[in-house]
Amino acid sequence: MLLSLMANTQHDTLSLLFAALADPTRRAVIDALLDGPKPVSALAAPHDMALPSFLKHVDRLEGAGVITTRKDGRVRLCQLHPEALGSAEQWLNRARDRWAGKLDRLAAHLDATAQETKQ
Amino acid sequence: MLLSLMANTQHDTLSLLFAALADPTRRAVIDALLDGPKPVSALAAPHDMALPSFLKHVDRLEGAGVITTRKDGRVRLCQLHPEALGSAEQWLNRARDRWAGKLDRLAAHLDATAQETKQ
DNA sequence: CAAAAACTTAGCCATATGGGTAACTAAATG
DNA sequence: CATTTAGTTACCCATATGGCTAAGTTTTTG
Repeated sequence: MLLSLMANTQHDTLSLLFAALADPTRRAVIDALLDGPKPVSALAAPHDMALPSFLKHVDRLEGAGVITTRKDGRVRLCQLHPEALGSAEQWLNRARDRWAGKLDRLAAHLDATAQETKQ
Repeated sequence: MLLSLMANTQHDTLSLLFAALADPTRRAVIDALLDGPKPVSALAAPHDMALPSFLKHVDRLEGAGVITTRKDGRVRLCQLHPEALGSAEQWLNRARDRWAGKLDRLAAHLDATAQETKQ
């Protein structure tokens, strides 16, 4: 362990996805793309920020698989891929289910205990 | 704009929440807490990592409102608050709904166009 | 073909993040 | 009461992140 082979910065898909969502600018971009594909400049317009800075956000969204981009002449068109959000939803749903299950088991247990107490 | 008043590191709730979820260790902690409250050390055990490092993750989860902690003697008990995950779910659901709506409108449009073509 | 438009590349900067050690405090325990 | 146990505090370190400017490149356009 003398050398840390640590190339560690959340490279798994879910982490990339949640990280992509953890920024208002990027969420706004996703929001904007829900209406359909748009060029980078159109997306950037509302975001008082230099283009290169904005581009990094686009790259992150692309890196997380949330969008793809293709070049059409000098314009780079961004297209949303909402399916990519699915793994985040799934993770949250599974958590919710497990929690509900826990509460159910708790209720069942309390029920059973109440029964025993009666007898 | 000479001075950047930029105290900017995603301080909004949603960003804090998504950021909290963007790390495997923290997601594992949430997972572990779905069974019920646990002390820090119990949570840390599976995570080959020094305690102080692990504590930072706990702090982040607490900062995002995902868990609360209380001290019981020398032990710090961590408790999950799954409701806190709701805003993330809501954001994703709203995105999904808007996307579905878009597809519906597209279908309607194609339908209408087909009708016109027939006449 | 000159100029504008739409990125791109390259580099800089401050702060945040994820990890670590060392040393300390406070509560249980033998 | 001496020792463990369970955190906690106070740093340090490398890399990532989010922003910037300056200087390209490649298409359009006038």
